Amino acid sequence: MTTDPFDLGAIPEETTARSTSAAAISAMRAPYLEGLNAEQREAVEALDGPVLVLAGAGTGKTRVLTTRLAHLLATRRAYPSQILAVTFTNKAAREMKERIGRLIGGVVEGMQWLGTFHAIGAKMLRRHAELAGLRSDFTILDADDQVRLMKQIIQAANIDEKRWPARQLATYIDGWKNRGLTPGKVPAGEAQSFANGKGAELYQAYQLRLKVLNAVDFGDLLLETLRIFQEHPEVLVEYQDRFKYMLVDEYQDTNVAQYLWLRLLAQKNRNICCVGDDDQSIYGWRGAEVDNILRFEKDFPGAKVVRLERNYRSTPHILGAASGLIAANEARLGKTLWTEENEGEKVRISSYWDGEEEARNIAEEVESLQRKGHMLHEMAILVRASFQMREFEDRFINLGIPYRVVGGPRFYERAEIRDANAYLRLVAQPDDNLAFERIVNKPKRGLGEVALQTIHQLANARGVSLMRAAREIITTEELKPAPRRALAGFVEMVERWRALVPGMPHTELAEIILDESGYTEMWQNDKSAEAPGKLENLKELVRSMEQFDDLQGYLEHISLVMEIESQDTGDKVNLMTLHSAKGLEFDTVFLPGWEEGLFPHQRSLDQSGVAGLEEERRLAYVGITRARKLSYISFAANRRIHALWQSAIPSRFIDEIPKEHVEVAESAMGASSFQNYAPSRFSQDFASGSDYSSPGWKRAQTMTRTTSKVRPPNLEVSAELVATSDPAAASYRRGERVFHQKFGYGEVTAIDGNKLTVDFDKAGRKKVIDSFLERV
DNA sequence: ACTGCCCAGGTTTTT
DNA sequence: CCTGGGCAGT
Repeated sequence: MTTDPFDLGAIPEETTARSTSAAAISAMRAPYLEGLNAEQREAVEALDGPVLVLAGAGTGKTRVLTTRLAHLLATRRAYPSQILAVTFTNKAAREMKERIGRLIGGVVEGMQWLGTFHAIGAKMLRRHAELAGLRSDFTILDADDQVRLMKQIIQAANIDEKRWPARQLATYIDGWKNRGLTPGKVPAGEAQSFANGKGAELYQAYQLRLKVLNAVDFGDLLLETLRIFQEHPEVLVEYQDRFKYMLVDEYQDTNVAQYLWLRLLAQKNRNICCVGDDDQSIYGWRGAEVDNILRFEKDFPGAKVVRLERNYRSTPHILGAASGLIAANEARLGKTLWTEENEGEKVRISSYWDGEEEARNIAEEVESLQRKGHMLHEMAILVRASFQMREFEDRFINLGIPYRVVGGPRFYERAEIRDANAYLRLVAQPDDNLAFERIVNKPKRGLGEVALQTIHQLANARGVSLMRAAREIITTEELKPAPRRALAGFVEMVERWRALVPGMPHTELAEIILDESGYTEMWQNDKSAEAPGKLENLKELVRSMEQFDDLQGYLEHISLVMEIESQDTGDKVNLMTLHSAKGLEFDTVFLPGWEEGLFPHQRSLDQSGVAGLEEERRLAYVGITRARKLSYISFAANRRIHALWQSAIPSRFIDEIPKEHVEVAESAMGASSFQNYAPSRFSQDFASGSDYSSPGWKRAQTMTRTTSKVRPPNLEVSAELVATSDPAAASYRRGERVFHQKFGYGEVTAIDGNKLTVDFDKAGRKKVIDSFLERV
């Protein structure tokens, strides 16, 4: 091989042509190809050009994906470092890594570009941070930081936060970012919808704040990278050349920003393989565009489409029920799942008087199955909304059935973990203002509103971080003695810990920090019921840090990974939402709460109409297809939602399941009158083949055409913001008369850089900072 | 600066 | 019903 593999300028065709025969040869004796069915094999071997693999539920998607990667590597089409493989979740990325490792050994190590969209975006953004007006050590904010920041922005703009909650602004901004919209690109109508037209303005202000804080949120990891690609063609070309092959998992879940990102990267080599299932797109409300997968062939003319329809998971009845249901959707590419399994049991449908009866019966069925030898961990209860879980938990606790809640509150999102992380962040990165704010007074140190306000004031005036401002302020008398001492103690502590970083294992340091800061003690003294659990979580946190080399590595990890490995492996019934069940499978699946209003959820219908209904239906499809052998659907005539009782009729989805795959268990259910739904306007649009007129497509088009003309990121603006006060301009002379907010009028008697000694008429001699003074 | 009270709002949540 | 957040009182 004469071509330098790392010469990114190498002509792709050359490499391709040369390795074709090698590919054919190794394919013949490649052990990893054995056992694939014809379609799977086709999907694995179609290496060149755009490929869309439509992988139905349980058709061996992950296997195809990993085998394809192995095949690329084994046939030497590309070096590990030349393959871009993106997933949505860390779990999927991890799993892919493991499985490739098992197939072809250590090469995985070289796959630096296998990861989640966000992890890869972060990696790229760190390499080119300056092009986005950031330093490469920028911090990644999580949802909580994001909202806190927006709250500040809203307050600063003098907008009533009661009427316009930060949470809602966050939803808007996330939505815009998902669609690849920078502040200037927000459609006027939508910008109008928040705070009487201040939406885009606040978005802009938020972005400026982020730049000043040297921070990004999740959306920026993609959006900023995308913008760099669009505004700096040389950077884009570098990556286009580097990535000889691209692989995308769960393509149906990509949003517009991700779609544009992928399309730009794939433009040159066109070796992109997207794997997904339009019928399992359930994250539309998070910005996923089913359209992306539906129009793949239009985007990549000449694309090869492979359908994986042979299902290895479920029985024919379960597949029949699921297929019949999903057939009611108009906006789909269409697949017919089949299996060679034995017929098996029909889907059992039961009706109950109320939610409690439903829970009781399901719990009894769980016990009965267990007596017949079924394992608890092979059973799952999948609910639409998490409030439904309570009834089941109550029941299980009552009967002593071990259960596990999957999903739920994330480890890193818990307050105590976020507090602990804020301490660690502040030690690693003293300029992290959000971390500083979070913990200066936690545990209570007597640093309240006033103290914080003063620190803020100086920080803003100087354009420095809160930590720096605090360090300066304690050498003066700006604060009253008590808070001043408290702040001095705090600053000193953080600096002491910081000095320990190089010489001490980071887990040990973490323990010291939690201990010396008084944080652990705070919870020990807390008498509430949650306190012991919180302390336990803190211990778990320190334990989980062991798997990282150092503090830096740990912090980078947690900013991108919101989960923690749970080693909860006992034989327990699984309880989770339908959303978190995607990608999982169980022998037995219980699907309670199939009532109009709950499932399909009323809000989904209200908000998104037919598109919402179709997404709910896909959710139902995901639910049914989780089951290998047994599937139970049920609904209750009465349900207590919040305080009041509501009666409900069976979900229309129940009627949509073909009768031949169903067995009605309890009585009173044939009465459902939900039979026919007129085809919607939306569906007709789609059926008429006007794919290009879909909103997503139009949006995408305007995006690509116009963003290149966008003015560069707000570098100048943020620079201005940082330098609002020019210290030189404020230099005072001895004897000068000055005014201080707190101390009143006085005369300068001594000058030490920024620090002045002033004889105040009323307050006496004080040491203060120049930025708190005004000339008289 | 902390504690208690009142009021609103409650679908899903990969990073 | 139940939780979380904002505000008023000591």
